[in-house]
Amino acid sequence: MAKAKAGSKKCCTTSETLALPDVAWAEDLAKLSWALAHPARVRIVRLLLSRTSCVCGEIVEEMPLAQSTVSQHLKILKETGLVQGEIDGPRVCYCINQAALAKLKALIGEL
Amino acid sequence: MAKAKAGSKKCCTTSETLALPDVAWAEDLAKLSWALAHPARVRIVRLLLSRTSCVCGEIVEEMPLAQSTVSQHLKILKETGLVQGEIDGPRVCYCINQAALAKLKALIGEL
DNA sequence: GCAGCGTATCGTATATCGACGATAGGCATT
DNA sequence: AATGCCTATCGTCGATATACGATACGCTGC
Repeated sequence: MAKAKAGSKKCCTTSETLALPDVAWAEDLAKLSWALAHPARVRIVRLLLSRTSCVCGEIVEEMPLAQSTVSQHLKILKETGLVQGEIDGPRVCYCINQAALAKLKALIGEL
Repeated sequence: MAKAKAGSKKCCTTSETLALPDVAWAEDLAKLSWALAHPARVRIVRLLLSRTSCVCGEIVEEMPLAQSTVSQHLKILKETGLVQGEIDGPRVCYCINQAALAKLKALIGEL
């Protein structure tokens, strides 16, 4: 679509800034918001923030979820870039990606 | 679940603040985040912000979605409290709930 | 090499989302 | 009163999220 509405401004007159760039912008924010759209993931992020870094096992113990479920949430958080995990010997150490978190805050702040 | 961990602090030593209050807190943020977890809803919020208020019909015209779909997204946004709509004659005028938006920003800011 | 632990992935079942068309309800105007 | 426009709700369908157990993978230590 995206047709018409060139001169259909009858309600409030504000800036016209919501054309194409807005779409990509919205998808970016939606993706990051979606990462936090589940209580379990919010708690994981919070847990990681309160410890600067943490191994997967500790996260599982803090949550009333199966290990596989937690692992799946971690995968989602990794895909969105909010967290990153590096293999530390036999276990995996997760930590927050401050850059991604900052981006999320910035996008929210633009609202 | 939820056993041990009383003295299992071997990784990083930070505050121990993530007990019960954290659960409700996480659900709050998850709910608000979820409202923005879809590009269409982000765009709606952005659109409303750029106009201070707007009738439903204009939103539908801006989006490549059916009227019923937009109405459903608006319903979700209303349920989370991010937007509020008041009947204005034959149409409905939607506007952002600044308080809810501020709460979202505050919660994100606490991360 | 083999056993053991920690993590990721697979496969599956259920619940919910997201989209649409069709329809119902409300308010102005005729 | 009747018509017409605007919005909300209903019913449905496909796609996806969420949860779990079972299993495969990788590293450490015996």
